[in-house]
Amino acid sequence: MPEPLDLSFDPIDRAGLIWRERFGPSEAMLAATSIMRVQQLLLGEYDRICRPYGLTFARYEALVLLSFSRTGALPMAKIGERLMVHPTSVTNTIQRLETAGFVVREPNPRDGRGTLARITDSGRDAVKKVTSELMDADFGLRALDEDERMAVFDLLRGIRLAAGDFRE
Amino acid sequence: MPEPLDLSFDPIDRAGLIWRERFGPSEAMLAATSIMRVQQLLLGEYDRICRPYGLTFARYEALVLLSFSRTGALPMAKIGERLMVHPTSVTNTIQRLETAGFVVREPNPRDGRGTLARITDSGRDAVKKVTSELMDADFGLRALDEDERMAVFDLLRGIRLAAGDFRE
DNA sequence: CACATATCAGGCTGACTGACATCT
DNA sequence: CAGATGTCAGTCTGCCTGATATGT
Repeated sequence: MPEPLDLSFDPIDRAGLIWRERFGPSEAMLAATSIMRVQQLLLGEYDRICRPYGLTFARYEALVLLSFSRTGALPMAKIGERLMVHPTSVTNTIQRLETAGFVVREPNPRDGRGTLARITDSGRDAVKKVTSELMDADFGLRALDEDERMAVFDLLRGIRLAAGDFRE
Repeated sequence: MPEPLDLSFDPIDRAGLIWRERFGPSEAMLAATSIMRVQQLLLGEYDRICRPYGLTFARYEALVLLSFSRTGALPMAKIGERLMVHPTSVTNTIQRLETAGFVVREPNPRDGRGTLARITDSGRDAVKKVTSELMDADFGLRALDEDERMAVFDLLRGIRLAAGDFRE
């Protein structure tokens, strides 16, 4: 499946081009810069879609997590764990969502130390609209067909497994 | 090549898990969250490698660009163009590299408005060491073999083409 | 003149460290 | 008591807007 490397084009690769002049094509470097660049492109598109609704993609992710939880509320620590972000980042994210009226904070009745973030109706509404737009945009992956998308997932899965993703 | 979706594991996917419970597996969503997550993992590793040398990955990229230019110096605008970052971000990056002694700024003799960033010996030394470590780390892609790395590159190339990458 | 180049001031973002009060 | 939980203060990062001085 991987064709021999085509050197006839000139990838502006965050310095990748230069790399190849110097070291010749390194498959690891090529793949790595591609991943970095595509993430940049995707995040840009996601943020562009979120912006009119007063969200960033990071905040949208938190909101999705809450909207799909059974009770609509989760402890701060759980949110950080699921989204794999630092506890203080959760505090920050939820605070901004609260300011925007998408979330309310309440004490955790089951743990006196804890705080629950609860999604509001307004928050559910925003999630619904942004989600719809993201799906319409095919998550920015219109350039790939179904098999190619699954191939990306399967290939990257190896990296994530090695890093300890997918555990529980 | 893409196997039927294996649902036996539980990917903690920045809310991706929840998505799948709700909407079933969406290939676009799976591929997209994989890309976002792997980028996060890679950048973390790159920054970890850069840190002992007083660099971030973003600054390292700028340094690589300079180190591989013919004269060791480039106009600010050119750097921004190559690295695809905002002009003010270039100013900021170069300023910090200058503070660290990896770069010096000088007026552009060919354009009175312009500034050249020139890499220093100390900068070249840092690039050399970090590059060596990145290559030793296989750019964080040890989990993939050569063919798989090229497959990633080829697959993502379609997305980048659609976004206008690879144009000169 | 319009335009390009680079900087600065200042805002926003997400991530982090360290300290802390609170509770289990 | 040790450990978990969340917040706060403060730093750093990169990205951005708008204004500005300087030059083509």
